[in-house]
Amino acid sequence: MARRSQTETAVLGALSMHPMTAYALREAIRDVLGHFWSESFGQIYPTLGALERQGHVERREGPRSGSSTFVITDSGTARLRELLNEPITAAPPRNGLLLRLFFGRTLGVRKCRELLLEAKADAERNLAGYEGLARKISAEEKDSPDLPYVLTTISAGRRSAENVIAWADEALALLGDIPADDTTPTNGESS
Amino acid sequence: MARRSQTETAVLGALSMHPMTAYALREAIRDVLGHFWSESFGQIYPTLGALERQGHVERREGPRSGSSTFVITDSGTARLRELLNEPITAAPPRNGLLLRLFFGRTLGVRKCRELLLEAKADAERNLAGYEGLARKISAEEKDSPDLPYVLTTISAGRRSAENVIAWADEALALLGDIPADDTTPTNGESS
DNA sequence: TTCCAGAAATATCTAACAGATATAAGCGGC
DNA sequence: GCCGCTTATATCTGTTAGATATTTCTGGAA
Repeated sequence: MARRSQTETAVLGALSMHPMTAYALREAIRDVLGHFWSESFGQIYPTLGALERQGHVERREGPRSGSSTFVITDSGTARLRELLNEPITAAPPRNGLLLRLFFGRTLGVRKCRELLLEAKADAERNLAGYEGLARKISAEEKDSPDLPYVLTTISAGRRSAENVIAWADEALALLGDIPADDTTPTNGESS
Repeated sequence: MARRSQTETAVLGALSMHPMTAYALREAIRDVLGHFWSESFGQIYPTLGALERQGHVERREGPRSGSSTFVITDSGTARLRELLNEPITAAPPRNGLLLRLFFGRTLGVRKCRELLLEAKADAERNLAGYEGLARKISAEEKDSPDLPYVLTTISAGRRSAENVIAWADEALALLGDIPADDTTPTNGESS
């Protein structure tokens, strides 16, 4: 079944903000959509080629020799609207932390606690980032009609980070009773 | 860089619970780890072959002709411990809902609200599932040393579902001010 | 001014992976 | 004895991440 490339949606979406080179596109996707989306060069180049062939984007002289800036066309905008309306294809879950915790008895309590503390610290860093970002965007784009939409995505990130912090504390408490069983953990050889 | 196959970890982990056929393995991963992990047949068969060649699993007579049951070996258990100790490779984010909301002005407020309501309903279904699962596992595995570990993963799912519900409400409120503008997707492209 | 380091930029290749699909054996009901 | 279902094995294709090769441009040191 279709298994439509979601890359197309992200690329057209980014170009709908303003024209860019492929390189800048990658940067924009990483910096702006990075909280909930990612694309690799390996996808971006072929996708831009296909979109050009279909007339959804046009290639213009880039900022230097051999460089191209891509501009979205009217048909590209229509195509974007079409793609955004397609049903969401859920990404299959792949959470390495939970996989390790599930087999925590094999991994050892100590290492589990370590992983949880790391995850919590990461989430705290992210949380600070989201809070700063929300303030910055709210000020800079005060009158943009895009603002409320962007704020919903930032809020998702912020809440998710808060959630991880609270969960990590609960998980640490759940593992609190388990004795630090020296038989299980740390096989010296790996890493 | 290594780009270690995470499939190996999940397969060995599942087999560490008890011997299974490849088919049952897929079922087990879907039903037991399904909240945070997924594997496809396309990965499971080649991985089992490779693990057999390395002596980490052994192939036994299966429940019927041509069928094989796989058993984890001692070296397989050691390998699992090694893999669990490797650093977590984070899955690149790919959230189709947030991608659509980010470009919400192009998609239209109405559709955004629809998507949010769907997401909330999904989360409510999931939440009920997690709560039931936590009760069931707590009772059935009351004395299992694995229980606290499993409970941390279920709690992650439950909290995540609760989080989506609260976020969806906030997002709907954020979009509340925007007029329903049926013609919304103005391709004026001014932006 | 030339040289060099590093950033910007373009492009390609491989391994990992999801999902679809082909096939067949056993099993119950009718 | 046929049909449909589940169990089971296996493979193929399109999607994707990430590594890497290469070139052009820019700023600073010699």
